[in-house]
Parts: sequence; C-alpha cells; structure tokens
Amino acid sequence: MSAGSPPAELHVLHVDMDAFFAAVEALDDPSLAGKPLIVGGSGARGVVASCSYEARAFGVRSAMPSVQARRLCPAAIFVDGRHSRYQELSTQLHAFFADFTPVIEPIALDEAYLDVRGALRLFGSAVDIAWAIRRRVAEDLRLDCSVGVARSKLIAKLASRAAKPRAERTGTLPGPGVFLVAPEDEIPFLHPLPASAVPGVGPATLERLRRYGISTVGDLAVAGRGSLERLLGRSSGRQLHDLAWARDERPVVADRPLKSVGHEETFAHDDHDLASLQLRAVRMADSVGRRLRAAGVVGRTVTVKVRFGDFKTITRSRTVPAPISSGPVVARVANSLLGELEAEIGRGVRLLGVTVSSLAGHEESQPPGLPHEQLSFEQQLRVGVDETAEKRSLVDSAERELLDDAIDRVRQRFGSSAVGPASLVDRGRIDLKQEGEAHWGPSGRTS
DNA sequence: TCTGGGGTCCTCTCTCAA
DNA sequence: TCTGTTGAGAGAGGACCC
Repeated sequence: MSAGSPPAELHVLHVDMDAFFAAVEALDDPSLAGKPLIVGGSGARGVVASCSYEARAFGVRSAMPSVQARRLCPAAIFVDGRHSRYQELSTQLHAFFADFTPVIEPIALDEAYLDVRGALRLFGSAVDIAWAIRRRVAEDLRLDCSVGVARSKLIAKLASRAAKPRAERTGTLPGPGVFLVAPEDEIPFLHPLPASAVPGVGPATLERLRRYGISTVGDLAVAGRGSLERLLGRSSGRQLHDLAWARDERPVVADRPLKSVGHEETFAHDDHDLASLQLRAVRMADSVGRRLRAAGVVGRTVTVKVRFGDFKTITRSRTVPAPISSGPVVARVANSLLGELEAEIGRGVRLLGVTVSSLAGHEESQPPGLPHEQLSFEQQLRVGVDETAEKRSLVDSAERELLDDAIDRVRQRFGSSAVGPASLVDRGRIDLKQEGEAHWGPSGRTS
C-alpha cells in the first residue's frame, strides 16, 4: 500500500462491512460484544446468516446449518436478527458513499462497489477515499468495514477480503482495513489464491476443476481458454479465464434494474396438503404483490418453487399475457401451477416459493389492447381459474389498481396485518413468516 | 448429517413461426 | 404441401452470490 500518488487507474473500491449483522447486534446490546454470537435461524432447519469473529474461531461460517454451528460452538449466543435495523444502517452507509461518488453499485446490505474516478480531484487518491470511508463508518456508525482498492471489481473484491480481520483460536487478528493492489501486483496477488476465490466458482465448479487438477487461480490461468470453455461452457469458461488473468472490464453500475421479486419459505414441518399450501401461496403472493407495487413494477411470469422433504426442488412457471402486480392475481396463477403438482405434493413439501419475473416499469408495461391485469376470459381459463373466481376477477383493471392502492395505504397507516386476503382470515394455523421476523429459516417454535 | 431467503445468470430443451 | 433450418421465447433446472 502506498500513501503517495498511486496511478489514476486505481478507481474501484469494494467496501464490505465486517461481520455486519453480528456487529450490529453487539452495537445495540453491548453485553454481546466480544462473545461468540450467531445471527440466524435457531430452529432445526435454520442457518447462520452472520457470526462474530469469536464464533468464527470455532469454525462457524455463514450459511452453515445452525445445528452444525451449535455443535461446533455450544457456547454461542443465537440471535434471530432484525432485518429492518440492518436496512436502516445500510441506508446510512450508502449515504456516506454518496458523499464521495454517485457511482455506487450496491451488492448487499453490507457491501458495495464504488467508482471514485470523479472524486479523485476533490478527495485525493482512491486510497485516501477508502480510509475516509472507513473513518466515517467507525465514527458515525461505530462499526468496522474493510475496503479493497484496485482498477477492477474482481481485484477490489479480493483486496477487501485481504483487508479483513482473521479469526484465530487464540483471538481475532486485526486486518489492515484498507488493501490496495496496484496493477503491476495483480498477477502475483491473484495466482496463488485458491480457484474458489474467483466469483462464480462455487462447490460444483470447484469439484469439476479439481478433477482436472486445477486448484489455484494460477492453474486456471494456464489451463487455457478452450479447455475451460469445454469444461464449464462457453460463457463461464471464457469469463473464468479472463478473470484468472485479471482481465475484468465489468463497470461499476449504479441503479441496476430489478429482475424479479419473490418470497419463499421453509416450513418447520413438511406440508402434505395442497389446500394448506395454496393458502400459504396466497399470503406469499400478497407479499410479492405489495413489493412489486412499492417498486413501481409489474411482471408477466409467475414461478412457483417446491422443495420436497428429500430436498429435490422443482419449479413451474407460467407467463401471462398481461402484466400483473396484484396479490390475488399472482396467487391465482401460482395456485393453478400448484394444483398441477397435486400428485407429488403428497410426498411432503418443505419449502414453497412464489416469484414474479419478466418485470417492467408500470408505465412501459402496457401492451396495446391489453390493459394491466385485465385478463380475458380465455386467458383466465388458461391460468386455471374457475368460473366463480373468474366472476370475482371481473373487477376491471382500474378498480383493481384502486383497490390495491387503498390496501397499500391502509397498511402504511395501520400496519401490514390491518388488511389481508379474505382466504387467510381465521387461518392462524398457517405458520407463515410474519413481517419483520427472522429470514433464516423457521424458528423452531412454530407448530 | 444438514442444508435459509432473495436474488442473478447460464444452459439445455422444446415449441412455434418464418 | 412437405421438409429442413434458424431464431426467438418460454420453461425447467442448476450454480452461484451475499
């Protein structure tokens, strides 16, 4: 690292909060500080969303089943997690970024890429900006972050990882906080790393590469583009080979458009009943519809995802002629798709998901002659609604939109449970996740 | 020894129309 | 009218990321 005048091509920052969710919990409850802390689902089917460095010292990692985490670290304190609180701090974090550059690509609540080219004259070098962000986060949020500085997203991301603290059995070793990789150092920095360090190399790809004797990024680089394309497909092979040689032209993109909105849940116990699953789908569709409208988008493809007790997962999707964003309309399509799976549902379903994709902005989504959500009788038959439902849905699109708008406003004022789908009235037994509840698996206290 | 939730992207297959 | 080709779009599944 250098505090001198690094080359101007160093303009990409990757900012990553350290153990974000766990750090926030310790911030809000100082009695948790310095202890092995796990944020995630504590039930039998829960997973670890985030954990403190003290828990990492025992081998606990994100995405690990909670049962396994508890075995590794019996003394760990489990916390359910508060998504809205993390969101609130994330908003502040992104506001800090915006003080330095408008070119921010959010990756997650706790992570973003920044292109600081336009800020160099005002704030100094990219490294100066990295330190300034780190100071600001520490002073104003009382949290730690690590920042990677490089000329590309790939290297900046790997650099931020190198900047992080390390969990050791004997204690947490502080990291440098900011890590710079100059262009001439990229290959020596990159090639000794394990192949799994490259984004896009997960367990399945790693295993395939291992069979060909490829274990480091350096091995990937010398493997040759053709070999990687044959092994992993043209697109992935080419991209991996480029990345292995530090060729990464991907720009930092602010405001990436939303591609899909979905809601899925793993149940505490497998569900064998179609009617019960359809009720769950109604509530999920309601939540999806609400989020679609909040985002100002409509979609045309509805997908249901079903994971059976043996973890086999299938999806069924249908594209409807007119764009939709209303919960009941999404639910009708989803439940029709679920109905087609009736024979398999008896095996027991552990997860159900409803997703809407093929999104477009509300205004640009109106195909000529097909108003928003006004499906014709034939179209309704195609999506599988019975005659009664068809009559109910003859509310025209304008009325539907007015109704959705009114519902959204009631919920804004009186809370999300103030109004909901009639089919869910008096259905307390449906143990669906509630708004604001943990997002990392059933809590184990549900029936 | 169990595997969340919200996403994106890629590949393959099938169908349909030109 | 039939056959072959090609490209687009839909649907399904899988891998990956945080």
